[in-house]
Formats: sequence, structure tokens, C-alpha cells
Amino acid sequence: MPAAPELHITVAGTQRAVAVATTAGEALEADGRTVIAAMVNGEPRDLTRELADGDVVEPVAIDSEDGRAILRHSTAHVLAQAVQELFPEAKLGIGPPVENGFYYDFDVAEPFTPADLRSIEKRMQQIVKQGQRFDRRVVSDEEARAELANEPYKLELIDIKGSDAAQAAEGAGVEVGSGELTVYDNIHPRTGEQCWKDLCRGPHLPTTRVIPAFKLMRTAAAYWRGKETNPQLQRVYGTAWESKDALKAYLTFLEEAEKRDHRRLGAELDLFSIPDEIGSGLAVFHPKGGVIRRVMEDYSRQRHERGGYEFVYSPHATKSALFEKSGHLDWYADGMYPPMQLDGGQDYYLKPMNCPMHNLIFDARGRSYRELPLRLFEFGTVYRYEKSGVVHGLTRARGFTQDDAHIYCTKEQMADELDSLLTFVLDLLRDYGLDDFHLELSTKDPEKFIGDDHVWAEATDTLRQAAEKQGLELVMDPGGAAFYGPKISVQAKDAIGRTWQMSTLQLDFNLPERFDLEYTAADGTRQRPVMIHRALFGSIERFFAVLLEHYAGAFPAWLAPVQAVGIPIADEHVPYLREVEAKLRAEGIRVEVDASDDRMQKKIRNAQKQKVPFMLLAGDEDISKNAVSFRYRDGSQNNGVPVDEAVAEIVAAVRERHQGDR
RNA sequence: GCCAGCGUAGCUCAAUUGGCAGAGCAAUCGCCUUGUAAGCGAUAGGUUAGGGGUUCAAGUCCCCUCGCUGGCUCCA
Repeated sequence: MPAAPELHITVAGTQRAVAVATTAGEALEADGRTVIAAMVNGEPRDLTRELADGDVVEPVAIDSEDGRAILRHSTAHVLAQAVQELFPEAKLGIGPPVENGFYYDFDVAEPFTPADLRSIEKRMQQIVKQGQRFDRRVVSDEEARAELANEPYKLELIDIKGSDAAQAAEGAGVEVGSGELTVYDNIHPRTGEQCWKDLCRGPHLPTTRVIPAFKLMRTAAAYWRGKETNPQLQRVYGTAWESKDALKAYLTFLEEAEKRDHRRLGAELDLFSIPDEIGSGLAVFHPKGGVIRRVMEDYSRQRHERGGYEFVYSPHATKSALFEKSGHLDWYADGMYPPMQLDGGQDYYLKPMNCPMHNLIFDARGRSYRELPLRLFEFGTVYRYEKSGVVHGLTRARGFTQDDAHIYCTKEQMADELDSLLTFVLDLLRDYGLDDFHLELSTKDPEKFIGDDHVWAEATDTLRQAAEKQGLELVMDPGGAAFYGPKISVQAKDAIGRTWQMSTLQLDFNLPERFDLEYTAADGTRQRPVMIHRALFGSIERFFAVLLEHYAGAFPAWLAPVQAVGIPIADEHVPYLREVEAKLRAEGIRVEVDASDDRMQKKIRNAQKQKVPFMLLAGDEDISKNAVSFRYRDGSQNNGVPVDEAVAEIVAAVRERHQGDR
């Protein structure tokens, strides 16, 4: 008698033989609650999918990255079902999982109101409670078109299936992928009735009841397939988690992020403001913010001086001819303030970038190869006409100052220069307390560029090599380059794990061409230099905002606007603290004595709220020992610290740029 | 720029159905003289973003403008 046919598979690293028609869930002995899907040969699949001979099966836990994505995608389906039950006319867009949650786009006649959102969420809870089954069904293109005849956006997705357009539309791959089409039916557990269905690649949770915790967050409009010229759909954002605690932790994280918001801290700590009277995106720095900014700039200047940079200055406005020559008026006019007409019809523009100015400095006289690399540095203030909806505090302003430099070098010097430049950048960022980086390489935008393809390819390759040499993770950003050359940007993670774009390095073979820049080589021939654009902070304002949020306002001592405050127990102790103040001031420390008629407790509270790193308290006991009570802003304290020791500790923390206070 | 929400004292927020614009903090002036995150009292602070409309009566309802917030698109 022949043996029953068997499949030979690998389950969680162990080889096994199982009966034909065994499902992934059976092979994994999955409970469908903690293990909610299977990774089969590296592809996520439903637990109900049958295995084939030779399959390699791994469990997908709901609290893994893949598991959360499946959970969120399934929750997006529940959202869409709830919306179509409450708003039968709503047409479906796409509904992928995203970082921390999911969304689904709908075409509806009226945008959702906050009340709609609440009733949708309520309906979703009912669907979750019912425990509807997610059932996968393979369909042909024709069947899919027939079933989805009332869903015009889904039909469009079927049409572009597998094309570049499908890849380009964020999230569309979740619906159609590039292989066979599948529909997921939601089946009522008791009646077996089909409650809802959606075109979807899957996989999904076994049932809706497996969703442990979710919450709808907000509504927003979003352009269909991310194109500004397409109609706007109504997007509903939500979040979903593997447990109620995880959801709660996420909501707490959002609150924490809100407390760190640089716009809020900027007002609380009296650092800067963006007065309506001046205009959107145009900030003023108050004295305390000014101190931080000045110290940031001073240190950067010092480092650049040591790094072989020369300092230049250039004006904020120029005749249009300069930006015609640079190509900005052809490629960047939308991002510029409109021109001012002066001198009988002459157009003047505010500069959106400093590079053309620096090119003129390079070109002011003949240059020798002996001068290269020539590094021109400027804190250059630029003005860009940002669309009204995108302006955001200091991180997206209309006027800002770049720590901008342009490096002119030979082709031979380029690789070394990029290498040392990246090291210089990362080093400097570490001094400002950021140390978790990755790099991003932005390549040519096929619709917006100047110069030859092979020149772009060469520049991109050079940048890639420099990036790889750093041994950091490198992420590609196709089409993200500026019009004149590819770029590497340094992305840094802050204290609560958010990623910010910091430094940018751009390689440019094109502007030297347009400006006809030349140097005389050793053999007497005229040669074209290569140009590197780079900004380390990006913009000082943005960097300031990132640090403000990174430190939650508690800047390390060397950057703190007030580094130490003297707090007397009573008025009679003020003169003693004045002496301590004088000693600190002689060492260049920014110190104040709080001689107001508040009580000591209130003075401590005020200093804590202002996040002053060091508090020096003095009463009779301290004075008798020529000491102070040395309090740190974390609330800890050393009593009876001799004044000279306290001074030395503060001076050391500032001079050595300590990250912590002690 | 597009969609939605919001705009009350410097800040955080009240104001019942459309019915006298209010509190805490901050500020100013006093009192208190103090040992580890808010002492007490008084004073001042407002064209409720601006403009128009409905109404006996508008912070509240309607329209327009401006600004901000969250997204989309874009970006240092």
C-alpha cells in the first residue's frame, strides 16, 4: 500500500513532514491571537493558507513589526467597513498600515465631522466584537472589475496593477501588489453571511475580534495617489496596538512629544516668537534664545575655522540676472519671494540660496589649483516662499539662516573631501548631543534637473561611496535631489526616537558650468572645479528647534541661557551669593542671583521651570562654612559644597560641554 | 495652495437655551524674612482675531477676511 502523500516543510527552523492540505496555522499550532499570521518563504500569509512542499514557515507574532502591520491593515478594513455601513455612498481609496497606525481614504460628498468620527469608531467596536472572519479569495481581473464596478478608485488600481505607477502611489501595493488579485470577504461568524469585502493583497488577522486596541485619531484631506492635481479624498487616521497597554503607552508618547513641542517650549522659556505682525514663518529670537543661538554659532564657527574654512558674507537681495544664470528662476521660482522692482524696472529678488553669491566670490579673480579645496563659509540668511499650509514653527520657516558652505575642489580631491566632510559633520553633531544617525542618498528627479545624465551618475556614485565608507545605514531617496545635483543627508534620531533631517551634502558639476568657473592647473591649463554644497545644521532655526525638542528645553550647561542661579534662603544672604556670582562671572559663566521677594521654595520652582542646570542655595549654615548647597535640576543636591569646588564643577561642565549635569 | 478644526487678558482656560465678559498663573504695588517645586493682600490687564449680517439682545447663530493647528502636496 502506498504511504499517504506528505509535504516536507520547515517550521520555525525544524524540518517536518505533514499531511497534504495542512495550513500554515496548523503547522505553527498558532492560537490566532498572539500568532496571527505566518511568514512563508519570507512572504507574509494568512494562517488559513495551505502549505506546499518545501515551504519554510515562521510564526508572525502580533507584537512584532510584521504583526503590527497586519493588525493595522486589518483595522483599516474594519474602518472602511464601518464607514461604508454608515455612509453607503462612500467610495474606497486605499487603506495601508503606516508607522504607528493606519489610514483609509474615502471619496465622500461631505467631509467627516468629529461626530462622524465618533460614530465610525463606535461602529468599528461593534464589528470587532462580532468577530467577523477575514476570508481570502483569488479572483481574475475581470471578476474583480465586475465585483468592484461601484468602486472607481479600486478599478483604477486594477488597471495600474504591477506598473511603476502602482509602486509610486504610496500604499497602493497593499491593495493590488503585482501578482494575482485577491478579495477579502468579511464573514459573520454565526450566519456565515458576507458582511463586507475589499480588494486586498492581505494577509489579515483570522478575525476582527483579534484586534486588541485601536483608536481613530483624526481626519484629513489627501490627494488621490498623492498627486496635487488629483481630487482630494477624505483620509481617516487611526492607530492600533497589540494590547491596551501598548495603545496607552503610544498615547502617552504623543503627550510627551506635545510637551516637547519647540513652539510651546519657545514661549514657556521665553526663547523666541513668531509675531503675526512680522509674518508667517518669520521668527524673532528673544534674549534667552539669542544666547543659545549665539553659543551654537560660536562653537560651529570655531570648528569651521579649525577645519580650514574661510568666512564670507553676502547680501540678502540681488538682481534677477544672478538667479537666471544659476537656473533658480527656471527651476525654483515657485519657492522664491516675488521680485521687487527697483531702479526703473530692474527686478530684485531675496535670495533663497547662497550658492550663486559664493560662486561670484570664487570668480572674483583668477584661481590657482594651489588654493583648492577652497572652502567658503557663511551663516547665510535666505528667504523662501513656503506655501501657507506648510509653515511650521522654526522647522519650516520662510526666512532662515543656513550654516552654508561651498567647497570648490578638483575632481581628484572630491572623494577625499567628501569623506573628511562626512566625518566632520558627524563629529560636530555628536558635540551637540545627537549620536544616532543614518544617511539618505537623494537621486535625480527625472522631471527637474539640469546637466547631463552621465555627470549625474558619476556624482551620485561618488556620494554613495563616501556614504558607504562611514559604515552607517544608507537609505535611498529616489528623485529627491535638488535640480543641480544629488545629495546625501544625515538623519538623526532625537531623545524620543523621532528622525530629523539634519545636514545635507550636495555634489554639483552643473553650477560651475553655468558660472563658467575655472582655476589654473599645475600645467597651466584652465580647469573646471567641482562644487560641494553643504550645511551641517541645515538651518540654524531648525537645528535650534530640534535641539530644543531633543533636550525638552533642558539644554546642557554649555548651551543653557542661564547656567547657574543663586538662591538665598532670606534677603540677608544675597550679598554672600553676589560674591559667588562674581566668581562665576569671572569664569564666563552666565549666572544670576534671584533677589526677588519670592520665598526660597518659589525661587527653586522658578529655576526648575526655567530648567537652569545649577542652583546654588545659601543660608546661615552654608555661609558659616564658606559653602553652598548645590542643587541640580534633576532635584538631587549636595550640601556644604565649598564655593571654589562648586565654581570649578560648573566651569568644567561648561568648558567640556558635558551632556549631563553631573 | 487644498481639506478640516480652532481663535476669549502675556499664558492656561471658564462664561447654562443667544441674556451684566470671569478665574488661576504671570505683571505692578504693598505686607511677610522665610532651608529645598507655588506665603498673603491689593491693583491693573478685554473693540471676545478683524469686518459685515440676523436679533430686543451675539463670545455664542450666519457670511467674508486674517491667523494658528492637524493632515495632503512641497521642503533646510
